[in-house]
Amino acid sequence: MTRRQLLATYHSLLLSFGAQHWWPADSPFEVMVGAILTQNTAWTNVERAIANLVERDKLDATSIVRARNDHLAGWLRPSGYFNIKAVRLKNFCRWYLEQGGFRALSRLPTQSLRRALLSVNGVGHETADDMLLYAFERPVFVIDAYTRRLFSRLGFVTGNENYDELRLAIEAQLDPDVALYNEYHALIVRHAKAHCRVKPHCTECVLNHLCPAAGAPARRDQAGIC
DNA sequence: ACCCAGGGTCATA
DNA sequence: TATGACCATGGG
Repeated sequence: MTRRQLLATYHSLLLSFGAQHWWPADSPFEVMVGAILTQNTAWTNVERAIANLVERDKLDATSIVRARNDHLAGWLRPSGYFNIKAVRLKNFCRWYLEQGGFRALSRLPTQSLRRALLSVNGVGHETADDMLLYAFERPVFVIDAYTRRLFSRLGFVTGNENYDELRLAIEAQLDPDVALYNEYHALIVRHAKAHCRVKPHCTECVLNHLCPAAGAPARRDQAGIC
């Protein structure tokens, strides 16, 4: 995987889809809430859950910690896994307040902050990195299922790398540029949405000029990406 | 009726 | 370390 391949892919995506302006939220705290709620969940469902919190004026750590679990779960219902997410969100908010909130956490260097976030039950690698990049604006390249699949199908990696192996391999090729990482991850997600099962054809993929599998029969095992 | 979505934890081998 | 079960709503 070379710097050139990564930049060529990025520029093709940016040219095709334009800037995505992530993360869609009004505050860093809302980014973090969204990062937990969007775990294996469509973003439209997360929006409903967040709207429920806003509607009841509960989109803050103190209100969430004080809320009854069954009430919180009810507000989170549209985002799926609502019982587990109620516990996770509350865990996170309790920890967040104990740490002194956003300002206090912002003083930590990136690696320390990453370890701290990962220590919270319910916050895994991708959720932590979403928070690091989109809430704390640290140059961390977020890896999700799309990223692994895309770079694997483009022949950049084998696909067997674990989370940090893949993340570090990418970061090693790019400048630690928050704006670049922000847009790159958002564009990978945007690209995946363009290849839902309605249009599973490699012929429509905007990355075909970079794809070794271009022209091969369309894949139907998952959302089609060449 | 089926597949999937901007994952993570826990138990098991 | 590597799988598998589990969590659950909503759209295509």
